[in-house]
Amino acid sequence: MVVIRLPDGSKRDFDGPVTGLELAESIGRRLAKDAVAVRVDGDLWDLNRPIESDSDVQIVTREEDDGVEILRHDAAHLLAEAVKELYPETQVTIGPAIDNGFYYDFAREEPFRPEDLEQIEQRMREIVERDESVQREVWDRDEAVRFFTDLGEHYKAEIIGAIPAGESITLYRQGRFIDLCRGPHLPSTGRLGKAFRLTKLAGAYWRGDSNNAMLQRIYGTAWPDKKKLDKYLHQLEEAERRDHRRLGREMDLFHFQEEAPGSVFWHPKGWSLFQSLIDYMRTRQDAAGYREINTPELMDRSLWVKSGHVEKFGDNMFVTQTPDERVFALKPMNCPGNVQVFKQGITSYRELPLRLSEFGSVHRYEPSGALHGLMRVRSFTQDDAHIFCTEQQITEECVTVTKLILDIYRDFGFEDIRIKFADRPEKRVGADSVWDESEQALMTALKSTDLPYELNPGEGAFYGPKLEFVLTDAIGRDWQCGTVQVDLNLPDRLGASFIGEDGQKHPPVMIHRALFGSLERFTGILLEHYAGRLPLWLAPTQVVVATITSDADAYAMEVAATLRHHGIRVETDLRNEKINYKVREHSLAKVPVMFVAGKREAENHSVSIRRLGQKHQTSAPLASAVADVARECAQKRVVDGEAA
RNA sequence: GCCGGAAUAGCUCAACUGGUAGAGCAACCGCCUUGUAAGCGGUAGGUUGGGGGUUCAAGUCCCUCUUCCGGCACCA
Repeated sequence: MVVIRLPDGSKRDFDGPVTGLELAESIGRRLAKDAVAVRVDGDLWDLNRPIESDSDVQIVTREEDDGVEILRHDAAHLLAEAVKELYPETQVTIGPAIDNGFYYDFAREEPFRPEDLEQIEQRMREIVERDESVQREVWDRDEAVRFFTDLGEHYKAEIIGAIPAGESITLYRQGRFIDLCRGPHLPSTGRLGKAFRLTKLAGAYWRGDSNNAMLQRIYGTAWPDKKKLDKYLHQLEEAERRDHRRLGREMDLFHFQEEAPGSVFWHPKGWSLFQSLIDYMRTRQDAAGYREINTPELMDRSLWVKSGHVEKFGDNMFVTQTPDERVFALKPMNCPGNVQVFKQGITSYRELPLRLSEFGSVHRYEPSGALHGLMRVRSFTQDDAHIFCTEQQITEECVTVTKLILDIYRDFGFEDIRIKFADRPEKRVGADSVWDESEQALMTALKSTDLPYELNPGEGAFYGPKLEFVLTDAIGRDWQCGTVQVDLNLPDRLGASFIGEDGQKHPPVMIHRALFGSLERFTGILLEHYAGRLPLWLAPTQVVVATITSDADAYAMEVAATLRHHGIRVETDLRNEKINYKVREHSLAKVPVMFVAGKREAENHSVSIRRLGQKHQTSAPLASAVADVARECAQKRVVDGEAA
């Protein structure tokens, strides 16, 4: 007899072994229909695998996270089966479930064409209709290797060959297709349903290593039902509408052109936004005890050799040779320049911590395939700063910076921030003992904030460990922006020192930190986060004063002058157009506030106020309307409901 | 950098198998003085990304370069 205990504590007795599907059927027809797997004593099992001893069992349905993942994994197998049927010469490799879907990597001489996806997807639907049973088989490792080698599936054989000898492995068979897999899988292909779609083709390196062969990856998305699939497809459209490259063009903020790949041409409105961010950050940093500097963009290559940048990132630096045959490098980072400022004169321990900030323009020769709008460029501006301090001051400085970062992100409406701790990478400078010290110091600081964090092993900078601040935008995407890095290497390499209490020279600790990271990128993130509807204080044009008839022109100019006098960025629209037309145009341009002035308003010295996104307008005396807008602009943070 | 795709008017997109480059919106010029998301009419706008080739003839076919798009790799 087999006793099954269910999550609610109830027990069910069976005469002999029972499968998850049978168990589900014994509970309810609906449950049996939605079941995709069972969790047996915590492990996920196939529905048709017999449970032979007393167990705690939970039915996993297609609606829950684990269930959806199984569906997606099944979709990947289905994709592989369809491809093998249509293109038998193709070798299969791996095909996991991923966020929102799945992919499968294939090795094939001839590339798949975009048109092929349609045919493959059609075949997948046919296999669903065939409702092939899916069988789990346990094989001996060596037999499996031989089996796949004989089939010509060399990648599969390689994967299995990497499994420790003697270990048994599981294969899944559906129709004529058989694949190595840990499982679990649905009992038959029909159970997957048809809420899936192949989405894109891509190249991908075998085992994620660019030294290996490039495989062909097919991506798809899969969901428990059509409704969820449609919702996802709709989300994709939404994301496309928010694309900062599109908004940049529509809002006339910036452009790119062939002569300057990866470098931005900022238009007046985009530059206004960019400068608003700098103004804001400058104000916050000044208040936090930073002193702003500026250092050269071109410096002799030898400095970069000394700092270690040439050795580690020389291939990614822009280098230029002058007529006098000196070689200069465009700075890829601000730190060496900042150290030069620190080195001027003799610094006493009494002057530490010394916080030097720089809105530094840096250039990095990014791989061509990495370029992406404002998000990944070859020249950008950092809100950089370097805090020179003693070892005793590390913790306090790191904690202060962390709080500043979180506080500033909140002003932009980012509440959901993750912190990652990245320790020493393989490619690094400095002795391990120095790394031990700096990692420990940064970790102490992190722990003293009591904030949750995760580890990101091996991802530190080449000169020190770092904290990475990851924010989540309005449509759930993650962006790494801020960083705090503890560096016990560079100051020493570049010959920086201060005089300690003991009258001796000591190398200072340098804390590198950036909050926005790249101003360009942060601008892009904000545009997408707000879908172009920037909060009032950041909007390039904050108010448009639009007239109804030309009778109100003089008054409208007076209104605009008053706004301008209050430091508000204002434009007038006196064109000979209907108010409907003007409202539509400025709404599409995402101007946050319109003051409409007609005869009535001119007579009683008021304005009709229309806020972007609101259906109805209000009316107010000019003085109070201006005061309200001025007050809101001065707040410099997102007010409720603005971050949509 | 690698794999695949794309590049036609400012934007979005047409132009069947090679045969006179076209539309909507935007722009500009008129008319209309207008009350909260598109009034009406007209005009102009192009070396079809660059270079080379095939052909009587190339936006269309071939080669090459550039850039962009989607991934992969990279991201100090």
